[in-house]
Amino acid sequence: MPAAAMTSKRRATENRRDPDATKAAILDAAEELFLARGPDDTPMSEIALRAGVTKSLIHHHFGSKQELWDEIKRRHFGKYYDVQKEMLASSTSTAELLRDSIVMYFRFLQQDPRAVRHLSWRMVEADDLCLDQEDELFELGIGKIREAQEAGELRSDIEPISMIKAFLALAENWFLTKPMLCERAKSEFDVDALEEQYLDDIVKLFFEGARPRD
Amino acid sequence: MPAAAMTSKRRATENRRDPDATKAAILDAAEELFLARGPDDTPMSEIALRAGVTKSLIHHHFGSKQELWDEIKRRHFGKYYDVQKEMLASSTSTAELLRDSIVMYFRFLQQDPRAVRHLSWRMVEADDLCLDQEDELFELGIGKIREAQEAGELRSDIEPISMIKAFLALAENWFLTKPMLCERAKSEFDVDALEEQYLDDIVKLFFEGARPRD
DNA sequence: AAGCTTATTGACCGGTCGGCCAGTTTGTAG
DNA sequence: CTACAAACTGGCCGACCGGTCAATAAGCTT
Repeated sequence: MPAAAMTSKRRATENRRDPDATKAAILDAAEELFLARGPDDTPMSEIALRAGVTKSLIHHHFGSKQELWDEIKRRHFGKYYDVQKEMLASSTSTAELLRDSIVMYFRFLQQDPRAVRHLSWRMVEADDLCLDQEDELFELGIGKIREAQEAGELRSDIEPISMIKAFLALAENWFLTKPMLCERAKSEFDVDALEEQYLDDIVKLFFEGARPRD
Repeated sequence: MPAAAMTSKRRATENRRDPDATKAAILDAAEELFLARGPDDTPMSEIALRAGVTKSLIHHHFGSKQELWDEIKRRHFGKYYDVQKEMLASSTSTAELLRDSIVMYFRFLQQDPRAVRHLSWRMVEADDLCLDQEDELFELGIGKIREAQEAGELRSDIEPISMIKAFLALAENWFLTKPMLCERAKSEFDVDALEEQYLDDIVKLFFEGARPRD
């Protein structure tokens, strides 16, 4: 009767058969395990156990292990994509937008460790799923920055794509290396405080640079 | 008779037994395979084959698979550590030093894809090996930046640690995501040119910021 | 040359894991 | 009610993989 046995099991009160709920339960269980320990180190049997389902059923719904993993990645990126696209499309284009984007992306990664793990695995696997959708977001962002450049709110001698890459790097890398930082901390210093300090600092850095003005 | 069979096999002309050379050959073979496909997806048998050695011999020299992987990481970081420490210790502390460091680190990752893969795996594994040595390098860097701040060459309202984290992020993230960028490029644009552009841009960004001066 | 140490090998084992299949249950359409 | 499709199960298998072990070969010491 571990507490974990309660979570994300399918079919609590509904009809005895609900393929969609079952598939979702499998995806949830697999995602958690895959992200934590990696696909290679996660047996199908364990996914089945956590989802309250048989191994065979997973193969029935998703085919192979690889297909399951791909589906997880697609599902995750889908959610991220919708939010991001809406945000980019509905906003005006100023330097403030870019500042807000940095902070928002930082907060997003901060409150969703799963997204960070997705990033990690994406890098080691050089994953090319969902590349088209990501391209679309990039193009949107580039457009916004270009407008801000033409309005004189951002320097024009820096490529928009570099700005995007840079701000993604500043946010992502913090959380990608955060587990090691925590390992290092061992109650010697406050990681959360350092995190807020870092966010403040990179915003300053990004817009005003490391050199003193005037 | 694949070409790969020629590389890094031990004992070319020397004495028939040379444990050190053998161990090095094993480490080389294992490093290449581990970095490319990940430890979990690399069978010991394949390492043995590539090193021109028996599986048993690997266990004889290194114990378990995990110990072999740890040894690879230690060896890699050792090389990196020596270079980096010397560079940090032998230089004066100005803003130019920081600029040079960014460019140097960027070039280092540029010419050593293995180092980038090490970074990738380090992140997914939240690897805490060599943490002490890394701390030492951080402390050295922080000291240098502090001197530059006191000399008025760098802003004092940004934590030195944030500057280091930021510049590492800007360089590392480019190469961590480069494989996906190449996938995306498909001869539609020149990745190398973009890379140089990006380096130029982040140096500008880091020191002068994204906002126009005056 | 004898004897000890260590590098090196090949054969083998226990266990695990992904996937398959034959069969059972359940919902649903005619 | 029947029949069919699809959800679901338990059992099984073959492949693979990490690690062990006993035996051999080579170098080193005395």
